[in-house]
Amino acid sequence: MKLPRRSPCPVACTLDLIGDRWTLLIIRDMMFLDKHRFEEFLESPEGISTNILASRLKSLEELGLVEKQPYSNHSRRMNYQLTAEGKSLRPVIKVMAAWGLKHLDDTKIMPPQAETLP
Amino acid sequence: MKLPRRSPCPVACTLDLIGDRWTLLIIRDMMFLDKHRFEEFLESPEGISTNILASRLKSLEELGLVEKQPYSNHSRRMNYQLTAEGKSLRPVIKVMAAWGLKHLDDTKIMPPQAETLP
DNA sequence: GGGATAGCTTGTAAAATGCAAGAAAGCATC
DNA sequence: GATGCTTTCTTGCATTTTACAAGCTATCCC
Repeated sequence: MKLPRRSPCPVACTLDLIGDRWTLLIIRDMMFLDKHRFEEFLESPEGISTNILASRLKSLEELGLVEKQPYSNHSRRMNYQLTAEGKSLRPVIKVMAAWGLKHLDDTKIMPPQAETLP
Repeated sequence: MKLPRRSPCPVACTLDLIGDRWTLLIIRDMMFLDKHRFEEFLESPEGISTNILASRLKSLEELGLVEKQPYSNHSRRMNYQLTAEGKSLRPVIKVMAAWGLKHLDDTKIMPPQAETLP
């Protein structure tokens, strides 16, 4: 996908890719919470809706930050993985997490979800 | 201003503040391009519109990231400055700039605007 | 005083988002 | 092999946000 570019500024161009409230959360889920399926992303506490999730996954794929493969042969179940390009966003997410932890009240790193207890 | 919080995740909360295509560009202008007035922000090549700029400046002030003062006494001219809190976003912008420079074609750091040549 | 300038505000159309429902393909079970 | 369940989307629609253009008001400068 070719986005019309607002300027040559690397900050502006990066924001054109990840400058919204959802995209980095999906990447966070893949990178730090080991989530790789549509349903798993839906379960995150922020509550992304299905149409937004589908459209973001599609964009991320088109941008080459994520790739999807069927879970097994002929399965509808998809496995979303970060590409090397996607993984390179790790420092961006980390610095945002660090900023939030330091400057926003009552934020905390969330551990990977345990199974719901009975 | 009290935002309803989507989750305690510091990444999500940070995105609630700066997760859009414009807010960080205004901060970039103040932080790296030494811009401090409404009109100066409008001149940036990304072309923010006046209503978005006004609403973002207001939010940033309410969040305590920016403060404005009249240029001189009884002047309508305003001077927008980053607070310490606002300045603390420097590493966030720097890491995004670094990522963009490395991974996006044809991006470059823009030098502070020279006066338009005659 | 009168025009230019700076900082907004308003109006309106277009786009993005949130929410709910449902479709389709694979799979399991009966 | 029909039935229902799971997973990944898609669609429709109301609400919100954005873009673009125009206008308003207070100061500045002569």
